[in-house]
Amino acid sequence: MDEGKTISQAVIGRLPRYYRYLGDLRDANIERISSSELSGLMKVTASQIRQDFNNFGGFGQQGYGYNVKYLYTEIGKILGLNDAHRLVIVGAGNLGRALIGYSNYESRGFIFEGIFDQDPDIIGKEVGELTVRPMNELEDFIISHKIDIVVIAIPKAGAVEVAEKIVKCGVKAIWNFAHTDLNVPSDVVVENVHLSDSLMKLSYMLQK
Amino acid sequence: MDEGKTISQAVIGRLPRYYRYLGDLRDANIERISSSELSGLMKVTASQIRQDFNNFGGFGQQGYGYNVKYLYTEIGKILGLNDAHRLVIVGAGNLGRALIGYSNYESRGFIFEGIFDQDPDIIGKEVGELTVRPMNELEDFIISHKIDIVVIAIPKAGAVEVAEKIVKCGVKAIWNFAHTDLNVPSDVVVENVHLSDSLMKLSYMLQK
DNA sequence: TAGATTGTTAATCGATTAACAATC
DNA sequence: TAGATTGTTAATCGATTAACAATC
Repeated sequence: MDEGKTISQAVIGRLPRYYRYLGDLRDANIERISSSELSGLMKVTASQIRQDFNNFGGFGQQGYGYNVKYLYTEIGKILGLNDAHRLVIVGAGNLGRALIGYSNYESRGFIFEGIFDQDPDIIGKEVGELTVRPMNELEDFIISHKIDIVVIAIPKAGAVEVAEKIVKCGVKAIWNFAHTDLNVPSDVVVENVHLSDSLMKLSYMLQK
Repeated sequence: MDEGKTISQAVIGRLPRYYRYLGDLRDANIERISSSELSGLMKVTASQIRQDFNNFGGFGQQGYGYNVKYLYTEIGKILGLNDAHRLVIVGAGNLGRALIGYSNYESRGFIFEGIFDQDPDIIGKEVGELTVRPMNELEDFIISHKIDIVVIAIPKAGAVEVAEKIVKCGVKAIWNFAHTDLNVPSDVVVENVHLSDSLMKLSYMLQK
């Protein structure tokens, strides 16, 4: 897999959903599944499923279908879930705290190493197993703890500045919850979660 | 506008981003903008901008461009932000609380009317200006308060059941944060925010 | 071997970009 | 009027779907 040809964003966007369904099937002790069965489950065409998987090589077997456990593992590898990722959260407000507690990220190799805030009233408080640190320690911490991914969970105003800072520390991935787009070098990837955009989309769809 | 022809999901997905940029321009007291200036700002083609806007009718003027304030207002209308929406949140965990506090939804016509949880230790507690209510009051509350939008912020396990319940109460829009897809009738719209999917996408992009 | 289902090529569909006439 | 820029049509590009030969 991955011999240089780029995979389209459309395909990448569908991978986590495949991963989720395959995980459920595995948990239900289902051993094999055909593209057309999966098609029925996920409401996408069987053709698309086969095309998507074939971007990464052949995971199936003619006449049999796909082995659930194997396919699940392979998609996990493609998504990079086998490598551990070390994260810090910038912003210990409600959202930052929610993200720490959220789901079992750890089990999939996402390890939250630290959480930072600028509010003196919050610094020093416990959040889950972490203690909120002051912002001026952020850069040293990122470097010394080999942080992979920075989660930006602060308001719009400070977000751009923080992004610039952390990029200078060598961070190559940002999970951005601030209501603004970040301008970063082309070798840095940003995944935006613009909640207000999402809610507006819902509002649009509702009125039809 | 909106004379029956359907607008593609791709276009709808871009509207909130236009709205965000136009809001910023308006706040900066910029009166007019051309598609090519906006193109430079947003890093999309001027052609796409003009095509997108023209799905809803002509908002611009040849030789002049677009009036920022007018365009902002019109996109707001298209997104349905002029109508007030009444929401409840199901799940008063970290995420539910984060959403209540998050940003100034109210100013854009999203009014959080109630928050519900099944945990007896949480029921009765204050969250912002709301008091956490028990789940068995959810259905009556939705009907009596004419709730538009239900936010599902509980774990996967209960989410499908809650979705079924609220659909029976006539709710037509769900903002779903649970790690699962909801199966709802075709007249109900669901906007999914699958945070773990988003993080996996970031993980994929990071390893390239 | 026969049946099933993939992997993959070809056809279709839709979305994006380019071009330019209309017009402010 | 001349210059600028939209609205819109046409061309291109990419993604999805259909079809089927390969093969387990």
